[in-house]
Amino acid sequence: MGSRPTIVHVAKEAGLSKATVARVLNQQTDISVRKETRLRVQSAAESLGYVPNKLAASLRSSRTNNIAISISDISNPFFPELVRGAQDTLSKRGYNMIILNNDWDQETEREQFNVIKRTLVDGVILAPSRLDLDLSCLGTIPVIILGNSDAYPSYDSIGNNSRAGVELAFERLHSLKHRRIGLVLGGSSKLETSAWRIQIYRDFHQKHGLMLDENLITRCKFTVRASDSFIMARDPIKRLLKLERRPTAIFASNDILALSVLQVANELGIAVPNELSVIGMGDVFAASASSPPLTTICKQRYKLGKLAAERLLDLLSSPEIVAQKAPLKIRLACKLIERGTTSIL
Amino acid sequence: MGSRPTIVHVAKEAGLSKATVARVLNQQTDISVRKETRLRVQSAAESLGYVPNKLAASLRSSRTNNIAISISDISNPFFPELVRGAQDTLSKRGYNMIILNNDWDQETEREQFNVIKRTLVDGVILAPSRLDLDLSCLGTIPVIILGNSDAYPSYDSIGNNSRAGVELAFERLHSLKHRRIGLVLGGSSKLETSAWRIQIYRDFHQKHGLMLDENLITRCKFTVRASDSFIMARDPIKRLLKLERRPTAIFASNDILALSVLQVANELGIAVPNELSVIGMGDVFAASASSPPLTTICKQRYKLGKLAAERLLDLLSSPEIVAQKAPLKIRLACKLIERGTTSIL
DNA sequence: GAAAACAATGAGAACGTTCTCATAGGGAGT
DNA sequence: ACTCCCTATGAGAACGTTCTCATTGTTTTC
Repeated sequence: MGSRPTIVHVAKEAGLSKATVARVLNQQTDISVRKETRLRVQSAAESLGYVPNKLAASLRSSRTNNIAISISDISNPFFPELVRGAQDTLSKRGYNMIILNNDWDQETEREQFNVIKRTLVDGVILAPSRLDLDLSCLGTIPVIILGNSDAYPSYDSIGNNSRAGVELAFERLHSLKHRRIGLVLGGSSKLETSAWRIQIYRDFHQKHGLMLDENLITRCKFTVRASDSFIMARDPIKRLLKLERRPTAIFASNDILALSVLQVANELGIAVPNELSVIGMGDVFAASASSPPLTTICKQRYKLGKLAAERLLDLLSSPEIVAQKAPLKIRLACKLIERGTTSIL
Repeated sequence: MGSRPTIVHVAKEAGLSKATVARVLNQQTDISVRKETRLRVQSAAESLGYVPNKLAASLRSSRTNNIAISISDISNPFFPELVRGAQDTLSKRGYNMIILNNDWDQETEREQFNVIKRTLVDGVILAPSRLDLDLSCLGTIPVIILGNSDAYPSYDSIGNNSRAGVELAFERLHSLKHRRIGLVLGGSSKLETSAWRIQIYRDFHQKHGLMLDENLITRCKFTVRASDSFIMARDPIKRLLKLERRPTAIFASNDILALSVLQVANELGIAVPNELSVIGMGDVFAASASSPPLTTICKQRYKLGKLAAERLLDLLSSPEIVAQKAPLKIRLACKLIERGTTSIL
């Protein structure tokens, strides 16, 4: 009884068929309908308070205007802005977004692929929890991969050029005359083997003819919750800063760890940046709010999400054309944001 | 041709009708179906790789298993954890979540209400952008209001007891012998008129027989982007800290502002906590990562989302029962997290 | 002036489920 | 043996759209 009006009600009210009503309401520009008819439909819809049922439309047209984004954890400071970037782009074009958190867990992720298939999204933005995922089960749904790995060669992928970013950090510290540079890494996540960071670290030493001291490489547990990781990093960092020949500078592979360095240094009475320079990576909000504010390698999160969404929209609007080309690989440049934790030695 | 198998394909494969297949696949416990039949259906579904079409199911049953959450901005540090709390609860029960950002903009919010109606969500968790919204357009969709206002008396609402939290901060500073306490407020958001905070500030002074110095009340612009607010707060805070009789303690109405205080103090060479105690509010991640770590009034964000989701699920599973009761009003207690920015005078 | 083209609308199938009601089969009660 | 009931299954409508094709009326073309 109290159920909402459907397109047939509108049709009846306007004295037209539902086909015509649909034509008017979907604003198909290429279809001809008399101006007067158009108005009649519009006023009928208005007066009945008609709201189209998206489910029925999607079922028939097999376009849902939903896209799914699968990430590790929305409460990880890296993701909200990324999500926002994607969402702003998508909602402008009438798409809704469903966020799926996988917590770096493969089981969860697999379950989500099922959700994706059941729920019939038009496209997927995927930050893979690991590098060896089988995406074939997603069938023909367009997928954009987030990240900088080459593990999914046949898919479009968009990420930050983290390699170049890490090099940038080392080079900057070198140009500030630092020769004894600590490396703080977060491990345990399947995705970030951190092997490649160590490789860059080695290459950097070799390139500049520096002696590499393995004691300066510090590994920290890195878990799902940022605040936990922050705490757990304290002990290994404390060890690093208590070495008898402690580093004059530290590069941490993410801002959480870099902030942990800052805090430990503060407690040990080591003045930053005068006695210790620190560079983080990511440029999360907390980085700009520390005292002194953290120098960091900025990953473009908002833009990352935006580009992924734009690419997905392209794929959706013209699947054939885009499919012919080679997969898109975008690596956004990382920038050095020099704030207050770096100074010349 | 390549389209996915439907329930009729499964039925044909199993030599049964789609009704029976549906019975098996929906695990209705109260319905009788022979064990052998059940197995036949399951193996048929398995071998065809059948995935149910949620759209069709939703259309027929008018249950979508989607719920919408309307918030101001997912990239505001307050929200990700809240969303996560809700999401964890909902996904456990098979619900997906659609996040809508309104950017404190009424126009956007109104558009989103349309999205909600079109998309036929089962329920809504709503953090209203203002206190005078007309929610009647959402019809009979169950709605949970987030926040601590009494503006929506007929709806369930769940929020933090911010008033008590603010009092807690003042009382703590008082017990630490501070008598000259600055108040840093973030304005401009329609929701947070901050009038009530000033009232509490006045009441506090009166209660303890303290002289109230209007110069100690500082208003900062507070905008959509946390990082912008952080920067914009610097000038007013600097003025506050440069008063000839500057406060010995500061309470800021959110952590972003409190961190800004920390940073400005650091630049001015004011030692925290020895020369200045600071208490923030919110307990965002950045609060624990500052140096020294910020003492703050903790708002329970994860639990807030969790409770909202649980209540919504209750409403959905037994609408009649719950509807009879008076609207639920939950105010979560705020806790004082004493870290490194407070000390006795 | 008849045929052809076009513009505007209508009729009704289709999408893939759920759900209601009907029906077939078999055992229990009398 | 007849009715009754219960269990297991089937037939088909319904959900509210979109989309294809048909139809009507009007204009253009030769």
